[in-house]
Amino acid sequence: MKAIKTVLDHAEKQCIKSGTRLTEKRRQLLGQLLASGKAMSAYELADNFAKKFEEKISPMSVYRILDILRKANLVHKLNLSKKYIACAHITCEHSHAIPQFLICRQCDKVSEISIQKKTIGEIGEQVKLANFQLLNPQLELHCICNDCQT
Amino acid sequence: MKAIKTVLDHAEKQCIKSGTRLTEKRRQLLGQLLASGKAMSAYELADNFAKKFEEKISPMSVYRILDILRKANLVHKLNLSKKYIACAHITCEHSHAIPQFLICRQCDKVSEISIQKKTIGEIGEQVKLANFQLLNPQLELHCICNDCQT
DNA sequence: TTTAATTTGTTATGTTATAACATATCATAT
DNA sequence: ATATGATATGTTATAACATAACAAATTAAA
Repeated sequence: MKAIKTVLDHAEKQCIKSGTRLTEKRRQLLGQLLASGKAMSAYELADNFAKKFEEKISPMSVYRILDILRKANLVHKLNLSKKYIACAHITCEHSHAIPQFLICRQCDKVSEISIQKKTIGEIGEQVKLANFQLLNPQLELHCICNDCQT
Repeated sequence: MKAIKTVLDHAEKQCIKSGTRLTEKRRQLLGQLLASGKAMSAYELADNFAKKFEEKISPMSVYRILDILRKANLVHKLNLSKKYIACAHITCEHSHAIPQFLICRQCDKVSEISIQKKTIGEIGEQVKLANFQLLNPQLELHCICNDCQT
């Protein structure tokens, strides 16, 4: 795992690319997510922020910052668990496919995988047959991770 | 589409099978979902109940009844949109594959599709590679339906 | 018909998320 | 250096979704 500072420096560049800045608060919040290594809810982030940085942040601000970070592709939202997780590919230079998440129901560990374009295409075909149009092909799959399989 | 009464009679049998009863309130609620033909939130159901049956029902009761109906396999919960929909196969006698849902973000229309085994297999492969085990392969995909595509 | 189990009512509270407006900070053109 | 406009954050309120805990009513069964 790369040093968080390195990742944050990359993140800063990505912010600028997407027309915004990585302010101190945003850097702290993203750093917190990276350090945790797991998905966290906005309210968890707000609570922990106080403990970690000896400064308060409101859930409202957390939501706003998360929005910014998501637009800059630094954070993903997991819609099923309603939690947020740092993108696994911040330091990569190339662009990525739509992320797919495996979420362990036991320990909340999340693994970001990429599914072949072909597979996505096959799903899209079925959707088309049903007269629908896919909006967001981000899949979230409920799993058990190997560590939790007794 | 079958008459709602027929479906409800089937539903009653299924309730008994799963060790409970289809009480008046439960029958009304399921009937309401069937009549609407779409996914509805618990609070929408509670609001409409009053208008439809000239009798109030609290959201709390709606949640309880939805739980019962889900355990009897008469209702599915759509986790992404946090809405509930009557099972499309209540009157079928045989068991069914895991349902896959297409949800229109505009009008909340829901279409139940089946995805090719091959496709599911491809997803499963990637999951295995990540050292996870798939728990519930129910996919929920956010779409726009043809009617809502201007 | 008394008892036990199930169902429903009621109130309170927890969790996730957004709206609306105020204040503070930063970037830059004068 | 400073006034201006844009961006960022603070603050308060409230909406939408969901569950906990206990009381009252109804139903099933002894």
